[in-house]
Amino acid sequence: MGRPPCCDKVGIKKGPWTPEEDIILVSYIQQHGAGNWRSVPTNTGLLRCSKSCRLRWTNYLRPGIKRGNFTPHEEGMIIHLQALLGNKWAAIASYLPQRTDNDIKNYWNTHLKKKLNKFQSALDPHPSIERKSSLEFASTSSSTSAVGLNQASSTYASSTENISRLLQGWMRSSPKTTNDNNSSLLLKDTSQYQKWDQNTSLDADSSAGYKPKAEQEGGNLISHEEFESILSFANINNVVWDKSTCESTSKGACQDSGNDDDGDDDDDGDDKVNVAMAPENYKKQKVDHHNNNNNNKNNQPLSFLEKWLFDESSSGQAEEMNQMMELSSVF
DNA sequence: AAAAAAGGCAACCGCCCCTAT
DNA sequence: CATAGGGGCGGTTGCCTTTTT
Repeated sequence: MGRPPCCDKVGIKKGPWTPEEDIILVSYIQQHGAGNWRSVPTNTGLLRCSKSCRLRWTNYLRPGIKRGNFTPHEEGMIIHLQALLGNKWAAIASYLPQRTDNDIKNYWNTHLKKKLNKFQSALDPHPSIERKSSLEFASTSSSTSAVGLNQASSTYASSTENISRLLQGWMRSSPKTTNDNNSSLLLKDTSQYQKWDQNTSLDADSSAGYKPKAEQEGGNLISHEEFESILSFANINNVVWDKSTCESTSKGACQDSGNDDDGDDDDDGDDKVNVAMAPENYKKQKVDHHNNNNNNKNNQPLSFLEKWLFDESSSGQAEEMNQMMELSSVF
């Protein structure tokens, strides 16, 4: 029945992380690697719970994290995977290696749910349960629009790059000087710091041009652009059909082009931080998902997709998924 | 211009799983 | 085999920002 909190609450700092704390954490992890979180607060002197350190690292500081706007491609993947897997954010995140489960979860709760609701209400004045609607949303459209799929390869400045810059500045200047000396690098408070970080990312991403807050156009219906952006994922079904057919004949024969859409990353491998469980670890959960998705069992394409998603145990699955996503733009 | 409401997101909490002992 | 503890996950909270009234 659960466990007591991982650490005493007395003397533990909570709330937003400061740049200084980030720097301490990052520099520690750069030296010692991620892992053994329990020892991190002790060794760094951070007044943070080990869990808090881990979360801060995995959700924010970890290299290769893509922040900011979700591309239509990513939206589509999330919608579809959520329809398949339910709220298994870690599993979903494993197919979007540059996104954290927390980010995906937040994006789902704040953006996609609403879009789906709008879509559903536009299609059906008598909305049914959400799962069904999202499944329909993801699978019923025959649109082959691939608007914006290639935008998935846009690059973001990772948070850690920013942190690294902070760190370099910190190292170069006298380590214990006041913030004044580092004022060009260290902002005064966390909110500013975070905003700066985000802006950096957004600037880097501005070429993508996707504005998730298109909802400001008001009205009851989602805009055509939004609509298409989401539907652009719909052709995944076709791709998966191809994939599964291919898999059934010769395993791995579909592996081409070692492309990864923006370097999904190197970093996960060596710092031992897993954003999420590897897909094969979800095999045992497959039963549950099948039970939960009984209402979908007649949907052949989804069943194949599900089967492929869960049964395929090759380690490079996420990359293959990304390749497929790229391929989908061809169709 | 000010206040209220809504939106967005980082972080926390509690439970569960896995592994070392 | 049983147990304790670390790590991971999903749900939720609360603060800050943006939009609306």
